[in-house]
Amino acid sequence: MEQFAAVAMDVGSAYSADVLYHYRIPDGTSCTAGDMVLVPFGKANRQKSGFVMEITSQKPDFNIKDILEVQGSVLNPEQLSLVFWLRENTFCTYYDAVRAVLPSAVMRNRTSRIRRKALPVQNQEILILSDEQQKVYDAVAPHLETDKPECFLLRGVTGSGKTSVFEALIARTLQLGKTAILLLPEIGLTPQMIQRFSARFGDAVALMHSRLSDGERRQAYERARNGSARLVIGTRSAVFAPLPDIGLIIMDEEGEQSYKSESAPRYDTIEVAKQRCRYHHAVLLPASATPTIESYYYAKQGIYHLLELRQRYLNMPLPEVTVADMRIERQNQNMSEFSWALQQAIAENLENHEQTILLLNRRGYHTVISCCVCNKPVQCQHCSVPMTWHNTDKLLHCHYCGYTQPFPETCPSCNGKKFRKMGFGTQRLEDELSARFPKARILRMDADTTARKHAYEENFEAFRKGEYDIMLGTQMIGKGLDFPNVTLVGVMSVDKALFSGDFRSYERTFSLITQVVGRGGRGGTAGKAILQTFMPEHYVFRLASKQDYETFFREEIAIRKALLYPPFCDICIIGFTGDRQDETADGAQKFFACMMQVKSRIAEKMPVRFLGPVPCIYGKINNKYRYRIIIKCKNNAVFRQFIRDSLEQGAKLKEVAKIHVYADMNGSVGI
DNA sequence: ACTCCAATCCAC
DNA sequence: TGGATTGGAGTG
Repeated sequence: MEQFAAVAMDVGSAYSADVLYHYRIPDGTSCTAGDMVLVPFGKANRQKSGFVMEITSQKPDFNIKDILEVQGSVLNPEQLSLVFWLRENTFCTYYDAVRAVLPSAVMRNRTSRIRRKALPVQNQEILILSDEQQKVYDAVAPHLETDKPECFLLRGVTGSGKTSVFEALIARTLQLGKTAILLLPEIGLTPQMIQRFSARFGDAVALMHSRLSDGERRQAYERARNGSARLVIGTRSAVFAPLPDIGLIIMDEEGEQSYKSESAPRYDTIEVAKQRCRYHHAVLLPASATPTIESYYYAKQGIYHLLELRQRYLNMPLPEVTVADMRIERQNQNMSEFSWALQQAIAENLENHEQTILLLNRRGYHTVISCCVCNKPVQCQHCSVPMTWHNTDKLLHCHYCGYTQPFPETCPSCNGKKFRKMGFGTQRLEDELSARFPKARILRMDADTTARKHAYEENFEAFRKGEYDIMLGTQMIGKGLDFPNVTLVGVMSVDKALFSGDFRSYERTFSLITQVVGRGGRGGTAGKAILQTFMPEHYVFRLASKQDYETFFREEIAIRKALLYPPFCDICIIGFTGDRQDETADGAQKFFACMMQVKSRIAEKMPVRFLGPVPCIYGKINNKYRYRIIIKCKNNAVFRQFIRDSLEQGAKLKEVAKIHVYADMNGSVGI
């Protein structure tokens, strides 16, 4: 019987062309789903590689070409099902999905030798769990042996020793002959955790993250596939590690933005992890001190099992948080960025030779430069974003596209010659600190000081060893190492973060404050924290200062319900980008009209609310104009089909062909 | 997205 | 009249 292969080909982002292409399998050739094949494609029959998604014996009713060559089996059955799942759920093309599942080196079909650094395996001096940790372990461990997928949400206060629970559960998983994945938001920030697991599990560990070279990536992939690595530790993309027989997937700091992919395929790591756990009947364990509102809601609904760690390691209390009302500081003629309380506390800490952490979530020196005549801020030439003055290289930087320029002589809009330098970034904080405390040894940690490879690890380690008195930095200082000698944490002001335009900005701010406050008081001394704000009555600050996640959840879930946000609906963004503003606006409008037509043809009632198309908050980034439609919806099969049909139909319009269109489910709604 | 192909434009 | 450019269609 004649057999045909349905092949996924690279068609860029042309949704209307993203179908499976059928080819005849020549007699005597063996070809199965998951094979990479060489085929003639297009009118010119150019030779291209594609991926066989299905084999069928039904002859398709068009002229059919033959497969030229079978280049080997590259996708296993689970990976094949993940490709279909990704395409349906993240509105990507088949090829985008294959790219996510396979490392680029495999797609190029290059073979490499596996060289492996031998890692020392620690003797198993038994890991001792606290009563509380043991309870969590006991709740999860039996499910590692059952055939039912389960999700346990672990809410553990900062410093409660989640890592020990992870270690014990992973050890048990491996003991049962299964494999495990440990996902982290950013690999460079957690060297201690990597070290600890590498020491414990030695050769069984493979690391997967974006800073690997092609060769390293290929090697880690191969080791996961062939069973020589049984524990994969890595960032977002490691959720696709081709391990057989997965028993456990852990997601540390669930809810971190880095878990959501912002380019095709636009997947949410926890959703992929759930899908893999369903396939393997495995246990999923998302963990955080401040779970996302959605996760905690599911746990309360009984969809996830809720587990908690309330005690800190050695019963150390959390730092006592005091709120410094910056409005009162201003009334009392303190115009600086430092409240009296914080100044005093820093001075005291320096005297006692104890360490201080200061959070300021803006890099650079001055964050806004505006014209004294027309008041317009100096914007990036390529983005509609104000530029930030950096004192380190005396240049204005765009934090979105990286463009730099010298300080302007005259205002681009009105030729004014005087500028106001406003805003307070990490570089300026560093300057002002050394002016106030000349003897203090200060470490600044932000994207500018940690660009170099291993810079995080080295700097954190130096601070830990006591080579600095004060560490200041952006949100990256909230994660990272344990610092036993930190007794003071100052949050400079994160007020602006509340108004990013994203409905998740409150929970993210709450989480950031919780993380950084949790950095304090881990050693022998109880710590304190000072939270500076101009709106102390705001519930985010009020409750973050009490470290009261439960009440925060109740306030937040009420708002989500009243204003209709997740988990009470889903939010799908249709994004448009183009080289010209008029074309982008017009294309978005035409697309929307097409969407309405597609919708009117759908028989089922869909609960949907549309907003837009409207320009994005930053209307231009990297010379691309940006528009979007925000859709509140229910993410089900009918809605997803509606989106896919719209993308397919819309792509055929000539006005839409000029621009780029994408759909993103439950991603960021900000900027 | 990419490539092909036909229609159109334009210098000579 | 041909060579270059542009718009539209098709990819099995």
